[in-house]
Amino acid sequence: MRKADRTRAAIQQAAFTLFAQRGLHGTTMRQIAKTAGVSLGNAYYYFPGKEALVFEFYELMHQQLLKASLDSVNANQTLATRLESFLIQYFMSIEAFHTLAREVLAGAIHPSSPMSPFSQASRDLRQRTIDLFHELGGTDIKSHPLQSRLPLLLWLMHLALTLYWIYDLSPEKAKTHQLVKLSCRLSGQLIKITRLPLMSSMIKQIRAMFLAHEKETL
Amino acid sequence: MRKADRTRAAIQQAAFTLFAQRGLHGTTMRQIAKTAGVSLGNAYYYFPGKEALVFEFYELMHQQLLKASLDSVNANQTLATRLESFLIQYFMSIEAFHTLAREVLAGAIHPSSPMSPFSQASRDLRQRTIDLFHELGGTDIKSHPLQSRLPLLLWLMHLALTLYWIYDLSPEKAKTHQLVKLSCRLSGQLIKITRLPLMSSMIKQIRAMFLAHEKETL
DNA sequence: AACCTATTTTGAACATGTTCAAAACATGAG
DNA sequence: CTCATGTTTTGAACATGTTCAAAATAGGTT
Repeated sequence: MRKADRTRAAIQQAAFTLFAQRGLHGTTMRQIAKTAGVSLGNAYYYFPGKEALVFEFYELMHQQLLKASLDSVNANQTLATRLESFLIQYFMSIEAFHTLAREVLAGAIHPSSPMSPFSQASRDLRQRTIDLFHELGGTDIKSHPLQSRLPLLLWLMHLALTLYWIYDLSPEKAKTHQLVKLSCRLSGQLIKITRLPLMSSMIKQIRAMFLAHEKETL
Repeated sequence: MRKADRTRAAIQQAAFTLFAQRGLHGTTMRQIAKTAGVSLGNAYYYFPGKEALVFEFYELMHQQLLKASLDSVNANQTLATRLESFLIQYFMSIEAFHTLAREVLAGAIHPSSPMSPFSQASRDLRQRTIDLFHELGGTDIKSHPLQSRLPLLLWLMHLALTLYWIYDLSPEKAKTHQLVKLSCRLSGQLIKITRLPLMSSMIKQIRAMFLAHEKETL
């Protein structure tokens, strides 16, 4: 039993190393098996396929990102600045993985991928991230008309910015960082302004959208 | 010279037929070649790879979508209803392709894909679609503080809805249709309300976001 | 120890996207 | 017509993800 664990770990480790060295596409299952000192078929005994390996890497990467980002958010500033410092840290952490993160995240967009932000497989990770935005919201969202839905909206914003990051070719991803800054300020204002009675009709509609989305589809 | 054209057309036709019959993944280059009555290598003489065939299919499909959708927008109602009838038609046209459209559009999200909505290869198609939203805007956007940027925003909304559609598993894609209806009304109201002086600070920030994005990156 | 069963490992085989050198073909010049 | 040159076509070969039946191994039972 211990042997099996060691074999599995060796394969996983080999995969992670090679992913970091040569990227996702650049790494073949044969390379992984050889590096792990194991036969090709054996890799498939422990992992259903290459994608499973990528998924585990994705989970690890994402957890690291969240942890690193969270560290930078203990000061009790405004919601906008909390958001901003979180996202800046988030994207800096991603940057550490260079092109690999781009490859992983790009693959994650595909609906059939278990890494898809909307997939069942990544549900835990997703929920934890959304919860994180809940904490980040602090007291600012407590009395807001959209209440419990705000974290999901903030999560969607973070998703949109990540999508922008994937495509961003500007040096140092300057555009993404600029956009992060502006988005955070804007969302801070939006959250304030949507409290006004003037906005109640729109709030009602946004709530209707959530209700439509949340409807069960058995 | 004529022969070459006919061969190319035969390969393309075979590909389109098979795509429709068995989907993208279900179709192999060997099947395409065999159906076209041509050798495997020959298909690669005319098309750089399978993706090129998919791209041509994507272009055709998208043009059909836009044409069909456009037909349904000649009545001079409000912006919201114009938007809605356009999008309803758009998604109904997509539905005609069943799972194939889902496969194509899902693949199109990938940054490395020439079909990516942000890629250079699909620039023409993208610009034409954005222009279409410009027309759709009609007089409602002429005097708006965001002016020429509104079509792009509407295009982004349509993109977001398409993304939602890809993941939507509700019967008849009911959720997407519900969301389309609500989104159109909401954006109509948003466009009205953003004219108020109260909103000028936020408009300024949105403009700043556009400027950051449009900055050249040589 | 001998044996049995379940787990682990292997290597060959397959399907498919892609490449390429050689063969077949077409076309215009002499 | 014959040849030379450029175009088109072919089929074999390759790389890689994946599957699978058989072999090897481990762990417990008698």
